[in-house]
Amino acid sequence: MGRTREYDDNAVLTGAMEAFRRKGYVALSIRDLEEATGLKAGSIYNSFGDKAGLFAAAFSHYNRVVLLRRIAEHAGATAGLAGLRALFLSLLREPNDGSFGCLITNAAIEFGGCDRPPSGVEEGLRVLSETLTGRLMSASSAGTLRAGIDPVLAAMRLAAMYQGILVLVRAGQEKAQLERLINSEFDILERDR
Amino acid sequence: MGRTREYDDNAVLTGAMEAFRRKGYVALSIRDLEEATGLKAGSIYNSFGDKAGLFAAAFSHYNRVVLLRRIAEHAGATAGLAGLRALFLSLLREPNDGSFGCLITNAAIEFGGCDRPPSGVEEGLRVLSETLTGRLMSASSAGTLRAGIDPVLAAMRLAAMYQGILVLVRAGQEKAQLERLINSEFDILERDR
DNA sequence: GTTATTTTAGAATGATCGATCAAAAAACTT
DNA sequence: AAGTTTTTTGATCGATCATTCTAAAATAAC
Repeated sequence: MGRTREYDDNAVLTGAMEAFRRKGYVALSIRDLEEATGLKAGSIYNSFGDKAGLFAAAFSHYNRVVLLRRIAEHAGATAGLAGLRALFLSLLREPNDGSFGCLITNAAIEFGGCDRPPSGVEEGLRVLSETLTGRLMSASSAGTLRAGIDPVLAAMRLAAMYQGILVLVRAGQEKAQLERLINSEFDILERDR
Repeated sequence: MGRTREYDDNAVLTGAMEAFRRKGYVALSIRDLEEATGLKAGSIYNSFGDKAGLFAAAFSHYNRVVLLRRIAEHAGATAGLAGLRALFLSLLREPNDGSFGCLITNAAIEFGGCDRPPSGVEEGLRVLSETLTGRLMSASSAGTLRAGIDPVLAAMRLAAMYQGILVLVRAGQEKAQLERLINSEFDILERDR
């Protein structure tokens, strides 16, 4: 064996991920990534192949560390509709006024016009959709979902609203307004108490 | 006076607008814009100052010719909730599988991370929001909005859903699903008949 | 028809892009 | 300790970036 790597995989991927979330793919140069990761260009290419490879790794990191962790933290399998509400509200509590953005939303927009969006987009959307559908169907079974609401349709509505909220946050919309929107939506979904 | 311009302002702005909608701002080069507009680089800089100037002009063109026209066509002041439904459904009928995208959504995402989004984003969102609020308040007054629904909150929900739908279209989501989502949303808003 | 003024066309600018390469540095294997 | 393999570094590559500039083409004004 040869020399061992000096850098911390997690820190490198986190730095690259934050930079990609902030500035997108094309607008972020290798030199930007050097600063964001602490690695030199040579090491980046040695470790990840090319810029696209680092992006794919950072995207997978996002789905694993940001998305899945956020779901686990706020909307675990037993957290019910209140958990989903907390998940949505957490989108408004992102650091730096949410200027990091959501890699799924951002990549869908950036790549959706030409190529097919990167695999991380499809994977992230699937995870989100399955979570929403799962929690809503559980709530429906448990009787905590307001009568007459189809869990599958409600999950689609929440998925669209999730993406839309992230766009509006990125556009600089007032957080207080979005908070009222989220609360009113879940007030509708939750059965009167 | 000197030589008159050969090109058609409308065609140039439409070409640039479509290219920006497709590929975004940074990923679109001046040479791409030469092809999209039919103008040579020199003429572009002579007429619009720089790349940002052409983008601003194309954005204004978008709000005027695409957004406002779409609202007028589908959701005029007297078109009611059915008009809003048609407006949303029209988002799924864009050419090229919607790969053009919405300049408002796309620019909010692309620029939202660093600078403040361009003025066209704020203007477009304001137009959309005012349209939604106006139609919903009219429907509320006319009694065609389901009882118990707050028009202002419903307008915010529709604004978020509008952006979210455009993200999901861009991500390649099935149009049929999104159509069901839109119809179910407006079925909820419209008073039973 | 001549002059003045503007728009064109296309070459050329320096800067920056993603990517490569050769040599130095480091650590495991023997 | 010697040798081998990998990582790191920093210079460097050609390509492409946004932009500028020069000169030709074209039209309005006189």
